[in-house]
Amino acid sequence: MVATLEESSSQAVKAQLKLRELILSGDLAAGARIAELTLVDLLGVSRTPIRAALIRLEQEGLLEALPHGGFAVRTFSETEVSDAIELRGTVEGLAARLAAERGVSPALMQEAQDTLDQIDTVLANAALSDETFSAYVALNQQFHTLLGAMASSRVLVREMERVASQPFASPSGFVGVQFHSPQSRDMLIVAQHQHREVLTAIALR
Amino acid sequence: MVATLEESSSQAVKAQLKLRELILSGDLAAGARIAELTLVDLLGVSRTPIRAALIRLEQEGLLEALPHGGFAVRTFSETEVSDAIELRGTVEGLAARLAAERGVSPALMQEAQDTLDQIDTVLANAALSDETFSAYVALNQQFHTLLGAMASSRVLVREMERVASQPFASPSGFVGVQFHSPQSRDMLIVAQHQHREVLTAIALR
DNA sequence: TTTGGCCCTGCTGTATACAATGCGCTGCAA
DNA sequence: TTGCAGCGCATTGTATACAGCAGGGCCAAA
Repeated sequence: MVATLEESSSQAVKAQLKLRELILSGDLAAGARIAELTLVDLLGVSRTPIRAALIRLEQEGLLEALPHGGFAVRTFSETEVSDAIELRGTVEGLAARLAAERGVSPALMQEAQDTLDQIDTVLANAALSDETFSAYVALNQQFHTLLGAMASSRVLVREMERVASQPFASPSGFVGVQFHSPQSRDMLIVAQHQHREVLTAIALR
Repeated sequence: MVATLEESSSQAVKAQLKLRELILSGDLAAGARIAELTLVDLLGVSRTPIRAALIRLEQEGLLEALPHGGFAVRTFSETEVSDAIELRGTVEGLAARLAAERGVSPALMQEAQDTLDQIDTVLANAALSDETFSAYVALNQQFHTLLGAMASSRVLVREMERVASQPFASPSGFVGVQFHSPQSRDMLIVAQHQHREVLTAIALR
């Protein structure tokens, strides 16, 4: 895994990270109710930080609160996934517009360009292996972070993080979407194309 | 007050509602750190549901987590407020587009039209009193809810709620913006104009 | 055999006790 | 007078104990 789980952090944050990992990796079945005591055994911390993590993940949209208490792993219909992708694109677009209006330092622009170049390299592969896909995810996230920095807006950064955390980018594929399939690669290429356009638009203001 | 604080609900939800009220009304100074024990006295519940409420409000964006523990009422610079407004408009725009693409039942369209008509009536007053402003806020919220319903997208509804909960619509005015001033009324009229355009666009698809 | 009711178990929500950490204050010394 | 060191307080983070409720299973009666 990428993040090697900071030792110094609080139990609640550790629990949140581990839980998110469990959800996104599919180790927790989608739609299944989550018993807190199970997580006590799984994560080795008491219920209190676990509850904090559950609440945060519910607000993030990875879990949903059940009517009579407790949480379940949220399931996503295809239209919901599609909506989330549209939403991400839209928020990104706003960030780009703000960045364009406010101007971006050349260093930041260069960094973004480099990131996109690296993504191009990754996507040059015909088939996406697990490693290349992971690399793509990391680079993509980096680009989004840069976009937030370019917009220089805490509000937008927050929102982009939230929107991007919706689990449609999960390699395990929640709703039957095969992320290793050629179609998904095409989708990524389209997204990359849009990124290029966004960046040039920012450069031209 | 509008919501008369359901007796039946959980302590955590009650605490969240009361806390939000305290923040938005300005009873808790912006930027001030919030001690949990203070809230125990204020709200009459133990720390556990209070902590849950604090976490949720932090995710909502009304509070910010302090580096070494605890929370503070979040402050907003003018650009942040402006960004939040832009963001809300953008997300609304996406909802409108989705609604247009997917089609909207005539009943829903009519309801939205009625809501906008009522807002027009409210804004017809030259100066905005507290009551008319409250009425505007309520109607505006109703319109947004309808917009979410028209988009028929849980994802968008969630996001619109989140974005709208950012405290730039607070009557008490956080960052020196005078919401009773003629300028703010002009802003509202502009927003209303955009709402009209959005709705006709949906009607025309 | 089926159905109704009761009990029991497991879970969440809440409260509280305990631990650890950061901050401020006070007092002493240079 | 000023700077530093040490300590005490306050506050958060964590663990655990307790209560209430919902759901399921089992037994008995029709």
